[in-house]
Amino acid sequence: MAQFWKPGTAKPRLLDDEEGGVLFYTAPSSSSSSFGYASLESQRQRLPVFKYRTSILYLVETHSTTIIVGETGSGKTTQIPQYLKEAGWADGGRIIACTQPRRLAVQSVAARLAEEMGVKLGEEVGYTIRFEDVTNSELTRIKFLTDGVLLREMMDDPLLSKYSVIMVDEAHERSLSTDILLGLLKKIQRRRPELRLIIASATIEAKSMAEFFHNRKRRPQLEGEDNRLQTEPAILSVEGRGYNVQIFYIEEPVSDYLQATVSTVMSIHDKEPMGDILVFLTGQDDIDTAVQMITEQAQNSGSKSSFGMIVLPLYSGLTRSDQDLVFSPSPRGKRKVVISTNIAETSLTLEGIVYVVDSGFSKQRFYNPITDIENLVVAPISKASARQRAGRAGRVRPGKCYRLYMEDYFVNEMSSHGIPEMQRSNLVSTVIQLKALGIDNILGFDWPASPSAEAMVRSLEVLYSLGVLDDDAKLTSPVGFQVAELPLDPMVSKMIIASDKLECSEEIITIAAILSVQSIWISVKGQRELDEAKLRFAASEGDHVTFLNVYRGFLQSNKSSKWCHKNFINYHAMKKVMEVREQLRRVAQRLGLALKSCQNDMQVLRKAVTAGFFANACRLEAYSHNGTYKTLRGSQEVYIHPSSVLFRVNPKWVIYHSLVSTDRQYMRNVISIDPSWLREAAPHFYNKQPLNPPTHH
DNA sequence: GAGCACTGC
Repeated sequence: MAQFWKPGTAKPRLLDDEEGGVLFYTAPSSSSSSFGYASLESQRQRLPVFKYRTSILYLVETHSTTIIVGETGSGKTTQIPQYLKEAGWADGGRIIACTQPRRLAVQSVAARLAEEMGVKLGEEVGYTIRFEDVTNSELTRIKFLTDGVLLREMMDDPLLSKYSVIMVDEAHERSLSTDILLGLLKKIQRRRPELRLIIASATIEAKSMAEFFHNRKRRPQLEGEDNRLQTEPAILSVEGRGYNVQIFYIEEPVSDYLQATVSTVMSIHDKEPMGDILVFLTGQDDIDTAVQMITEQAQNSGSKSSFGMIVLPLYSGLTRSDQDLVFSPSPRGKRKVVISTNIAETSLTLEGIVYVVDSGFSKQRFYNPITDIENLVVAPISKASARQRAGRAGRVRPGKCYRLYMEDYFVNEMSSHGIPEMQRSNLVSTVIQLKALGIDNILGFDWPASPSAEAMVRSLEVLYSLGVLDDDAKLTSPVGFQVAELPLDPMVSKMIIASDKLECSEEIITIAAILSVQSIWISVKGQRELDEAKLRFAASEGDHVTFLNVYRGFLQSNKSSKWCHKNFINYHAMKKVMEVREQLRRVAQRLGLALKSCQNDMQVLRKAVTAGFFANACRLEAYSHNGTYKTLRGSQEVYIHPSSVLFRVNPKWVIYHSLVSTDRQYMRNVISIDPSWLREAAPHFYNKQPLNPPTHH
């Protein structure tokens, strides 16, 4: 067991939380040494987290779980793993893990720490993300990884036995995989009392997290066990190093927040000193409009400002080179204005922002378990998000944040935290992951935030209909276990497994890989060219076969980026497709699937799609002249999306890959089928429903 | 003839 406690040193002071239940600790008044020169060591000591070093090590030593609340810039992510290692937690071949929600964060923080420690990345300090394992099983002592990768590791090592401490960073984001991980780690703790958890979060949601980890059901004490170990979580708060940000609220509610955004930006530009502006809007449409409006106003009305403006959009759908524009320093004498989605709230950090304009809205996903449909809706953000957005203005010097809502609204009506993703999502992937880890009682699982019973039951139904779960809700063999092994949505995994018998796995794996990337098409403003380009690959069977044609063309071009450009295809997306495809082939081989090609037999391929997606089957309404379809399952009214190659073709029977909801429900990525395949693929699902073709006059 | 917040395995 690691020991850091030295007799004669001051013990951290304990403070009882007045509300009871949770203990807070304060750092001993720091005997701050003089920082004369900026050696690496003194730079480390200047980080806010440094004065808590002793407290952190004490808490980790004596508590199963330590919750650390710290703003960005406190240095917790790079420093705490080092403190732990210095205190001996990586001795005896053990590993200190630190998880992040995003790949980029894993890579950059690991690289920074390796540099700071003067070691080669991939040796003492390493990282693992999908497609990239930069660790050494002999040498790596501190390992950064995405929480998704750690979940996958549990399938081989359910108790995560090689780790001595696991630090879950950015826990306040409450992403799906973070919440699953937290639930599982709590379970592991009961089997492995020596495991230490650190939950790092930027907001003060710490209490509910502490409540979650407070294990009141004490096991009987084992002989020789460290009885100083407290199962009650400790909370430690570490201040950040951001600058002060002055907040301004609007005095009257705005009716047109796009217009309000534009005039706020213009007024900042006219009245405030140099410094870049970051604007948060909800989506591509609003952002493109706002960029245009601001650019026009700056030119026409003639800005009073003595310097110019450069206005740039930022959202994930942009090409790499358009995104890079945002990161290049503003041209001399120009103010940069970045109009962004939520991507700038967590995923990307812009330097040099002094002013933030916050619309108060973002697009959020919601799931309706009754209809089994996920919707993207513009919704008000939480206080936590509003604070995070404001904080983006205080990274280089004191800044200002203009909120396009009233103070009273912020104080009294805004919810303090957003709804965790767990409660806004379809749960099929979550449930199958837990099943694969041997957790049978899904409905009784102890979550940081429980999803609704309806959502759980619906996911069990879907998995049952896919043949992944049996009557006792246990994973079937081999299909259930195979589906769980594949890192994909279970319906896509089922499609791949069905392709084995149909002897078209090579093609189906290609299609699965393409469906798993955002879009292989380049989005262009005037879309006529894109539509024409699509026609070169269009297949009468539908979008899935069209994708296959694109892939074959890409291979024939020798994976040329020029070819992609000429055909309005996103080269980076195609490279990702190749990576995913290779990973899927490896897993499929391990599962014993034969990788066979059906060449040009598109019928077996459509049957394989049906085997995974039969629940998404739709029939064209009889007498329909406007392309109205009804889903077979829920009789929902749906339409083929105009981006589909089957738009206006309107085959009688189709299967869709996903729905997007606007004023109508649109089916994206559609393939035509023969209704007799449905009963073949899922007799239990369709045996009671009439599958007569629609009657046309 | 319409539109895709953002991650992740």
